[in-house]
Amino acid sequence: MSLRYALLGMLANESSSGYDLNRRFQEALYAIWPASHPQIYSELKKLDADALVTFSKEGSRGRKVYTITPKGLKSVQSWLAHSDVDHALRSDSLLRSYFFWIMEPATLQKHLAAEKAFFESRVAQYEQFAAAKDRGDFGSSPQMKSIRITLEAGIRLYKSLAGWAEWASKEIEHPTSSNEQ
Amino acid sequence: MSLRYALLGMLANESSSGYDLNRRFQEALYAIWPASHPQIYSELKKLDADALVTFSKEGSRGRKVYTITPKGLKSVQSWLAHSDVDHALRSDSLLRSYFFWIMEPATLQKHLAAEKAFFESRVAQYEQFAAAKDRGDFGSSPQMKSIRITLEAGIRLYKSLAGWAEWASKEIEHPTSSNEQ
DNA sequence: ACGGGCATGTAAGCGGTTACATGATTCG
DNA sequence: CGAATCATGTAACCGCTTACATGCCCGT
Repeated sequence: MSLRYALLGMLANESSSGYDLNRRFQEALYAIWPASHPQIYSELKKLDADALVTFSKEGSRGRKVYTITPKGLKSVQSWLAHSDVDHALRSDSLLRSYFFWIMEPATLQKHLAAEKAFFESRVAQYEQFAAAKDRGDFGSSPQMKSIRITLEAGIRLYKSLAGWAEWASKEIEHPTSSNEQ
Repeated sequence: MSLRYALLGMLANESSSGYDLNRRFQEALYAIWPASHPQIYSELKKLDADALVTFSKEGSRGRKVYTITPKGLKSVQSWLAHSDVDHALRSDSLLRSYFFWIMEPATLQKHLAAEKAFFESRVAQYEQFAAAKDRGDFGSSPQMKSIRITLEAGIRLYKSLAGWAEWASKEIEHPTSSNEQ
């Protein structure tokens, strides 16, 4: 259900084509809400059927430009204001950690080092973007401020996971468990 | 695909019935990998068809006890050691934050307060469990140590999100953006 | 002229949820 | 005996992915 609102939200910012929405999705939202292009196109079809968006077939190569309708805007606002947040998580990284006891120590250490490196690279990537934003490279529209807030979540999240991977690595090497020995 | 390995991992620890697997899943893994009982039962069927588990219909009320096979054990180990970690994330919380600019300030502040409270309650819940573990309430098997590590990830993750929600709330009230005014 | 990116789709299939269904057993 | 819980499933449906398909336009 969330993809529908993600698309409406992007269209609330500016009208655009399915192709552009997809491109922007891959750049901006894929990290927190993955979606493939067939899904985006078919969801746009449904949004049109529900009169939450309209489109005008105008541009070159059959390009369709979608625009949000007043009903569509109300729909996103209502989602944001009234619907319950889904706090479900689905993390392959954490799931695997539950089964660390099955892994050989050497393999596990390699695994944790790779995880740490991955999380740190995400942090670096987001921090770079955040710094550019804070310098004012992208203006200071309300939209940009929201993006900055989302970015901050990513930075904090991946920083904490990088720290966790490092902690786990040490914890496994020399356990500090109170009931040890 | 991950559910399959989650089940195999649990069965590597101890043989149990679909019912028990489901119950333990809801308690322990639901927070990081949600699964409903029909999914678990049908996955067990497939695992049996693939000879990764066997079952003996023995217990009361048609209870089936599943046991992992050597092939099954190899399968989990191979998953843990050789398959790429899927770092995809799908967070309703973060997705919404991308669209904060659409929300009315008062609603948004309420939203962030509720989010912070939720994240903090998760932290408290996990910390309580972690403390009990560190006291040695559950022994110190390798399995238990893995759980402790997973738990640590949850604590750090939700702590960072709670901090983020607080930061965002303040950031919105009095922006500190460098290119302000 | 043609190769590559633009732009939009369809189809098959899988993973996952929700609702429904059923019988067995234990407990008060 | 009846209610609750144990225990296992089926069916319908939806979200989502992967692979396939098609035509258009731009640059070289």
